[in-house]
Amino acid sequence: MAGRKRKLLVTAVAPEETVTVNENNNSTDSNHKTTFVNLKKFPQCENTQCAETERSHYFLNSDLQRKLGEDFFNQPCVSLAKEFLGKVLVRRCADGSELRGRIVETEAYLGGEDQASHSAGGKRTKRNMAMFMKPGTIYVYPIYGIYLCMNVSSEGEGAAVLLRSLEPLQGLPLMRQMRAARRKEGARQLKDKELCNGPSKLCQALNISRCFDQRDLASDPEVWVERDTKTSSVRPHDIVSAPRIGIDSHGEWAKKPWRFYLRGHPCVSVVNKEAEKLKGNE
DNA sequence: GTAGGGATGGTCT
DNA sequence: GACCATCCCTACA
Repeated sequence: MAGRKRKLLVTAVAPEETVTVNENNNSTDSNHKTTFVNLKKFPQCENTQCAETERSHYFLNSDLQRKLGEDFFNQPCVSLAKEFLGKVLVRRCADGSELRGRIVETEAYLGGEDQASHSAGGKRTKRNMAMFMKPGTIYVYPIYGIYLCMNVSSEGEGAAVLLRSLEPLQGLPLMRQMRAARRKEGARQLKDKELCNGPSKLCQALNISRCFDQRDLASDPEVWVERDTKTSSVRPHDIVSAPRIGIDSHGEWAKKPWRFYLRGHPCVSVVNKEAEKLKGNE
């Protein structure tokens, strides 16, 4: 079965075009309009029709689009970080086009006692004010001088969820263009799964700039989150809990298993095989 | 595919 | 002045 291909009709992105999808792995064809969902590991995508076709209907039928309101964001940080998995982040561009990506990896930063959080000890600065604003407030901050990360505040003083990785669903050519703008001229072309597999990469691909800081994800016309009603909900077994990335200097707090990702998903930035073997993650 | 190292400049102390 | 919730490129297996 490896390598077998089938034709799919993509009605929402390009109504007249067909795309070829390798149903066994995440490889792509040359026109960049393919899905890279690993259909074996994500059976919810392998319905009577393919995931891409399903999504096409999903995009066209407004009844099936479920924009998440403030109630969704008003839950404890760890809970929200898990609930984000499988939801769809949408970015509407100035020209009306929409970019979509399914959230596949998050991290919870609890604020207050969490020494790895920007709001540790209740510390408020000009930069992290969004973490203390109402649940659903976007916190965009620059890191390493040249990159950005996007968080969403949750219930709890100074608590927020970092969005780490997306599975690109719609608008891949534009995402690729946005990502290429930051890379060397002549650099190899990025695979689909590499477009949003990191916190700064997703900001680049979706053109999330610092002007989105302190904006409300529940009411903003340019960025929001949708419930994906066309795929089955994420089961607890699908979620891997692992230590957070890049906070080694924070001792015990670095070991807290507050990074969450979808098991086996090709778009996860860092797979933690040890964590996947642990009780509760197996 | 994976590991290692360099680039980079905003933020905080 | 040090730190940093990252990324990219290169070398190597």
